[in-house]
Amino acid sequence: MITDSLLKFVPFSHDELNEILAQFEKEYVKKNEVLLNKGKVCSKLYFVDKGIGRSFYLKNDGKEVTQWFFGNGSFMSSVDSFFQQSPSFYSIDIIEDSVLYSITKERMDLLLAKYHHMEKFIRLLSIETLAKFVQKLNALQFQTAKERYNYMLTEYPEISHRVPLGYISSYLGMSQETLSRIRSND
Amino acid sequence: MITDSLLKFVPFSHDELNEILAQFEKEYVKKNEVLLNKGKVCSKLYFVDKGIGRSFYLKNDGKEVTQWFFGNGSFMSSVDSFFQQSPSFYSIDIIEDSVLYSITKERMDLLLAKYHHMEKFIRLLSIETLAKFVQKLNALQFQTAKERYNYMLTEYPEISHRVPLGYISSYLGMSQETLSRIRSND
DNA sequence: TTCACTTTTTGACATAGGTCAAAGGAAATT
DNA sequence: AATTTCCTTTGACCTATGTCAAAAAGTGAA
Repeated sequence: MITDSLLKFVPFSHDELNEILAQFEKEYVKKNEVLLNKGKVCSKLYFVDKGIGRSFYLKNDGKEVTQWFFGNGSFMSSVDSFFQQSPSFYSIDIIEDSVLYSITKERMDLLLAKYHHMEKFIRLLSIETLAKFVQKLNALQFQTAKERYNYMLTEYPEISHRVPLGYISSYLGMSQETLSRIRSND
Repeated sequence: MITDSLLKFVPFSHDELNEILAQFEKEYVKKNEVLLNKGKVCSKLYFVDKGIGRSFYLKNDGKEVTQWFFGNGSFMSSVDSFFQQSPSFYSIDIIEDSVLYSITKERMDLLLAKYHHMEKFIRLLSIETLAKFVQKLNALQFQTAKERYNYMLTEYPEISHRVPLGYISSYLGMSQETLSRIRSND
């Protein structure tokens, strides 16, 4: 599955693929496990083979706010922290028992330096991620709570039905009560 | 100046730099000129040598909403549209008479294919852009109107004082009246 | 200097969505 | 099955910010 995700963007050769895959480690992670704490430098990039993870952060008042969900087939990390090796603004945890593949920054750097193809892959991956962020930015900036929820339903139908309401409401920038009302109101 | 921006991320060789710079064209653009229309594919990546540009879009009710400002020394385009050659969600126009350097997608692709360094440069640029979007996303999702304005003042002091109020308020996701009140209230 | 046009400010009022608190439901643990 | 804990819904009330409209201030052309 990770192979498909790699080939989606760049036509890696067999040898390249083998070497790349060899750099990843399979990890079985239980629900609620924390993979990265806010303030730390993100040292690994994960691929979610099965399960769901999320990035989130704690507001001053102690409330958790979900920043992003990572479902099956997506690469997960605090992107800027990982690539810029800067302190992460977010924490990352696992919402469902999951199967992940992880690669360290060191190994990623070696691959990036060695393979032009890998550099291209990460470029395209970054741009795709960027495009998704832009979409969410739009949603938050211009849409009503209800519209944002509908956007969530169509963009992330899977996730919408597998995670607690509070995670989704904070992801969408609204209170849990508001989301609950929206859901019941039709 | 564009050279500095290139070298900021990657140690290009002299030869590389020369060839890269040769692919850019200098453009003098007047205030209010539109460089990209919503719905079109963005064909050029610009470097703002002097001046200010912005991306924006028109809401259903006809109101303009600024999505991003591009000041001196920044690369400007509808990133995802340019690299994915997809229809742009935004338009781009020029707010002050500006001096730009532009490169076409075709030429960029040639550079990307030829130079591993170029691929790396765009990767790092994308990630930096991503980090900025994440910041703005935070601001919009969690902060009050006033906090967002302060964030704007510290992050983009230059721009805050050179563009019309309405551009800034829509960029920050609030009405012009609200921003006006915030500004006068201290 | 005056006129026309644009941008910003101010006031009055409306409302989406927030907060707090309590009650129901579900799900996990014993 | 009973108990505890967590998650969701509902109600009452509140507030930040939006909308509409008019006045004021700024800008530029004639």
